[in-house]
Amino acid sequence: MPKAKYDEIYLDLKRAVENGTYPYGSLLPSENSLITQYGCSRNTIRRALAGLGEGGYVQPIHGKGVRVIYQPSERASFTVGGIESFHETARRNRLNVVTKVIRFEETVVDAALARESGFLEGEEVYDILRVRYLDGKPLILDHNFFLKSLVPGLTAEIAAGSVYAYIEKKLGMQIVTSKRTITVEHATAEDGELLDLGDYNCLAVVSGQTFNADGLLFEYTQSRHQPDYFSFHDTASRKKKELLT
Amino acid sequence: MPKAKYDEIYLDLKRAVENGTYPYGSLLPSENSLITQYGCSRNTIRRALAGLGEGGYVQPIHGKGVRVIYQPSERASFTVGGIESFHETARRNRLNVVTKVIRFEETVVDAALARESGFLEGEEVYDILRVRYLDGKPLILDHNFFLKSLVPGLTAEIAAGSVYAYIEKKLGMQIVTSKRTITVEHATAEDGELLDLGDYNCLAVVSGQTFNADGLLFEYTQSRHQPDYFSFHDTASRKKKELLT
DNA sequence: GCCGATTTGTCCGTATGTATC
DNA sequence: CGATACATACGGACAAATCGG
Repeated sequence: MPKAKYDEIYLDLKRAVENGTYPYGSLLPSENSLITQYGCSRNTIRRALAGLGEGGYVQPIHGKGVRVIYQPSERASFTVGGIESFHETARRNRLNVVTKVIRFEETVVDAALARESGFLEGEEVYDILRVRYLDGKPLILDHNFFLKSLVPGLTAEIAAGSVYAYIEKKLGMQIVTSKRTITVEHATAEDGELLDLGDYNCLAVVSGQTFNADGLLFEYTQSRHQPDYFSFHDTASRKKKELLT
Repeated sequence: MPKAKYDEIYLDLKRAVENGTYPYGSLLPSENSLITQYGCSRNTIRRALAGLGEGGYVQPIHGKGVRVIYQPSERASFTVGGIESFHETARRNRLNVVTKVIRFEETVVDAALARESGFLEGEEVYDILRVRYLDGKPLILDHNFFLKSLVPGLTAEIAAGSVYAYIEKKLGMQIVTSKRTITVEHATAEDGELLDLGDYNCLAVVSGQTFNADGLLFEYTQSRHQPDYFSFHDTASRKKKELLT
């Protein structure tokens, strides 16, 4: 539920772009038009437009207008973009999901994990290993570390459902920033035992940190994906800055 | 050369965060402090801070301050984040680079390529296949399609160097928005012949479109990376919006 | 090539709301 | 409760790029 005016305008324009009201290659109405349409200030319009730009929907052209660069074919596929939980992603793709908890332990961050995760050595964490089944096939191996001080009361039962739902609904903690690194790695023996890799000898690995509304790191996760069910989308834009060499 | 005030402030703060002046976990000076420090308006400061937030350097906390969530270890590795050309990336990682042009043709977009690339069927394009050698090893297979109408005069010689440098310096066209999708695919026979894949039977594939300053699509590229030399970083933040299920 | 209208880009000042402490 | 800090919104001003006459 967006309460901010710029967010409502953003969602409205986004919908209009997605449903083809403003087709690919066309220009949006000028900022002045939008100001009168929505009855707000220029800053508010510009903020909404900035959101569309970040999402790869439009690109502003100085002195000319704001061009739509969104092509409707861009849906489909199993996406891991933005911040969303595994269950959100699965639901969006209409997949039947089962989670099996392989390991659920409480442990202490050692030097190696500290370097990898960003946690401090000696902090107490939950160490959870889970396999995700999509439509019956074991396709994702999730290895999560949650900080006990920020995510207290975790159990194996919760881990079998949605930890994020527990964090946001039960603990009332908001998930705000997520940093991820994507790599491709050799499949380990463990990967081969737990996942249905087919004839792949490697998989897509998403490693990432998650920060709450206080800007505190509370999770480090490594997610290992069977390649067929992995796809990641990204949009980047370059300001003026430096030229190429 | 940043001429915008908010960009200078952004770069200044970014440097300060990177070199530890504002360490991980600490709060930046308040917006009011920064206003007096830099002698500018609140909007300008907020714009600079927004840039830091997008880049994953900081996270604002309502009523409290702006927390630094950048950890210095985050450089390293061969990154493909942001918009930068292959040569930029290689130079940043201090790698010796050689490009070998396998194929350089002029062709016309057919139905299949149109669906995949976003070009219109019938448009004329350059079809370029290149192998990138890093420190002597063939590690990346680039398949580019450049629109002839927007990138005229390409030659195999230019393709052996930096096409982007040609585009920006010679043609004076600016590269602005880039959309990419990352997947992991089985290695093809061609991959095996042209690249040094070791015992990997798959590779990281980056497919993407590039738009110029007019918001026009001028390039579609598929870049196939030997896994050892591929890593992609991303930072995402969630506004308020919807809760998780 | 110039001029003027339109459009986006930058910047400033101010006011009010809301969260934290 | 008051002080501080970030969030939203409005208004105005001028610069810079585009385009048509």
